[in-house]
Amino acid sequence: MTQARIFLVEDDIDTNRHLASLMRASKTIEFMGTATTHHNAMCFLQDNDIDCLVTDICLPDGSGLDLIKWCKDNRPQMHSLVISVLGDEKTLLNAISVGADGYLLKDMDERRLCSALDDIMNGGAPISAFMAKHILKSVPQESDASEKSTIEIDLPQLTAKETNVLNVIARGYSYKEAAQHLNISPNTVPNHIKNIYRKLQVHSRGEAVYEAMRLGIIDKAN
Amino acid sequence: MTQARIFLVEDDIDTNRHLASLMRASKTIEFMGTATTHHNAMCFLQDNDIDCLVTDICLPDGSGLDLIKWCKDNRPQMHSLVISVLGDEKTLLNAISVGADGYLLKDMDERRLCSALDDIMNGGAPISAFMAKHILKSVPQESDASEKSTIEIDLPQLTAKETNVLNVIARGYSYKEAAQHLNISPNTVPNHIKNIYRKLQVHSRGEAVYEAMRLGIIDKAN
DNA sequence: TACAAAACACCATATTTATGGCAGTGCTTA
DNA sequence: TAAGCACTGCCATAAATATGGTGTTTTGTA
Repeated sequence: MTQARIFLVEDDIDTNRHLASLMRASKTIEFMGTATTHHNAMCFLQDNDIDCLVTDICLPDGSGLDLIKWCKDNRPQMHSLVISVLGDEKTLLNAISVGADGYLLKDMDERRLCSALDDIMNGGAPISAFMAKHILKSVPQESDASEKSTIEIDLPQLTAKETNVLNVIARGYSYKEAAQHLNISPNTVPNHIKNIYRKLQVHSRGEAVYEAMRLGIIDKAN
Repeated sequence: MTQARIFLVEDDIDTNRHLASLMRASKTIEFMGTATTHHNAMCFLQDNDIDCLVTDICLPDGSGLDLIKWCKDNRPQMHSLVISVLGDEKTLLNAISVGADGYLLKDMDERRLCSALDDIMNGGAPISAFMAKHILKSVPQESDASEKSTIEIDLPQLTAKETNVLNVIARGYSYKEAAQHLNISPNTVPNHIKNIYRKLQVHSRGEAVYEAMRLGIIDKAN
């Protein structure tokens, strides 16, 4: 069997070095290179053909999930593995829903990484033990295991208006102020908020803003 | 007059290239190099002597403000200039309070950058016009201009308890639930919240969580 | 065109919040 | 020691929120 060609995307220097050295040392891996940014990773992916992308989620100029999405659309034969410090089920489900084949927390060792990559190249879906628990909790009645490996998750996908409302909420606007700012009736604002809460599965402004920032729906610089 | 030795820290690839090329082309600048991470910047700063640090605030592995703070402590003769996309006064005041000599928004051109650097090397404090307005708004009765260029700003500094409360607020806890979780009386919770709101200058949960995440008081991965 | 989704609007109400004031304890520091 | 701050506790209330319901118009798209 030939070596699996792996490309690593990780912006944390220490983690990057650690993983890169693990990969270089592995006999089953042909280490193709590394990037620390979404931009650089895209540049590489567009020009090179690899077998598996190993990427962090939080990159300085974008999301690793977007890289995976791009690969799923443009390199359907490619596999992908997410490495992340974020151990919550929402991040995990996000990763899976964009097509990630595996999700590992950053504190894994060499044996774990290699076996995970082996799993992936053979069609498996390695998940950190810690994360597996979350999956079981979060995907209860998904009984008809289809042939397709993609798990159907409805991500919280907010509409443009809902995002607008969420942003003014984050700025501390009341219903009335938000309505004025968005040029809609004060009676409509709670409507959008209801939908936002339902989609994000939260029940207060604080939680909504927290989740939204975590998920990248709203961020610091707008 | 000799050239000013400048070191650039900027994680956004495009901005980095743009500024680096401006600096390389400038006759008044001796471009010493560039880093995209806090870690790499520190490595360079520890081993090299420069005249001015030009840094972004948001770096993948830390804050550019920490770099400035380190320089103020260890290289007192050095100057520093912040470049940022964040155009709010809190970020600006944070930068100034750690000792930044100037604060420019990222959309400046060559002339602006060079004159800003000239200003700094001559003891000035260049600020984007847009930011200047914020200063005037935010530092009203600072009348006795001392010889020292450091401006005294009291950053929002939350106590441990307040941070705890803020975190549970972000998770959507009500007063009662928060009290239970923190083992205090439900009557005490609003107390902390009052203080949090005062310190962050906000008036709702949504705004509080937003500000706290922006300021790095609470973040995704805890 | 017809259906689904989004956006809009309104009403009602139990719950929660935001915010004021008042006060005791304990620790740190000038 | 006195001042200051963190933390605690309690009371009160106007305001805002969270959440249910019902219904119309607009918009995108199968």
